[in-house]
Amino acid sequence: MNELSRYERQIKQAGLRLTAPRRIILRILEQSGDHPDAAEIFQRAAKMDARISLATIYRTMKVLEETGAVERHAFQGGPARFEQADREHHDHLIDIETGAVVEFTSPRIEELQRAIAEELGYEIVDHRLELYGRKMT
Amino acid sequence: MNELSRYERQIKQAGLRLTAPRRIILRILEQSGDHPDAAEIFQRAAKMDARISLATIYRTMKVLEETGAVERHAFQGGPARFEQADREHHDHLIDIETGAVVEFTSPRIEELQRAIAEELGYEIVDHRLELYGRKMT
DNA sequence: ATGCAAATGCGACTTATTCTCATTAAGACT
DNA sequence: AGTCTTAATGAGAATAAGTCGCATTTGCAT
Repeated sequence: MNELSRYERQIKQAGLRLTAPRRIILRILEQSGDHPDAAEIFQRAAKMDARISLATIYRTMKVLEETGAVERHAFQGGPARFEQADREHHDHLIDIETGAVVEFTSPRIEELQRAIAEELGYEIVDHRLELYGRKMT
Repeated sequence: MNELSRYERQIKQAGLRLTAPRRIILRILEQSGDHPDAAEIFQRAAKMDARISLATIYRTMKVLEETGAVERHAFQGGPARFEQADREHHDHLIDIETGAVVEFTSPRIEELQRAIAEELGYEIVDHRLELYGRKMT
C-alpha cells in the first residue's frame, strides 16, 4: 500500500527522503488549523516521538518552505509561525490581545498592490499584509 | 542658547533627560534618509562618540518609539530597522535584490483595511504592508 | 554647588535559529 | 533480505538580535 499524503508526495518529488520525523511533522501540519511556531510544533511532535530534536523541526520547516509545502510568517516581534501552503492565498489579522490569527482576503487590495508596484517600476515577488487589531466591543 | 531640535523637545516633553547619547542618536536619525538597524546606528554613533554602547542604542530606540519619535519596522527576517516618525504615514516596498526601501502610500488600501477589520469585528491598532519586489526591466 | 533619580556602560543572559559533526537510516541496487 | 551510499538526524555548541542587572555616571531641579 502506497498511501502517501499530498505533502509526502511533494517531499518525494523534490528528491528528498521521507523520514520518520518528516512524516510526523507533516502530519502535525495537516492537522493544525492554527499557525504554530517551531517550539509549538516541537512540543506536538514530541508527543508522537520523543526523540525528535528541535533542530530537525527547523531544518524540516526550511525544506518544506523550499518545496512550497508550507508558508512562513514572521509576525511582529515573535518567532516565525507556519501554516500549510496548499490553501488559497490570504492575509492575516492578528489579535494583539490573544495572538489569535484571523485570515482574510481582499482581491481589491491585491490588485491595488500590483498597480502600485508597477507604477514604481517593480514586479511583486512577495508581500505581507498584516493587521494588528483589538476586538471591538 | 536653547537650540533644541524638534526631537530633542519631544524627549524633554516626555519627561526624559536629554543625555549625550540621546543627542547623538537623534542627530543620526535626523540625518538618515535610509532605514538603519540598531547595529548600523551604533556604528554611526561610534564615529561621534566611541563610548556609546549598543545597549544604549536599543534602549534609546525603545524610548524614542514610545515617545512617538521613531517607527520600528521588522522586515522579513532581518533585524528591526528604524526611521523618523515625523513624516506622513507610508508603507514600504523592499527591493529583494538590494534591500533598498521605496516608500509609498495608498489611501484606498488604508480604507479597505479599515473596512475589512471592522467587518471581522476588529479595530485596527497597527498594520504592516510590505511589498517585496524586483525591479522590472 | 549639590544631591538624587534617571541613564549609561558593561557583561551576562535570553530567545530564536543555525551550524558542526559523529551516528543513523532511507532507498537504490543487487 | 543484505549491503552501500549519502541524506538526514540528534545533541549540543555557536550565532544573532535584543534585554537585563548592577555599579557608576550625569542631567538637571534645587
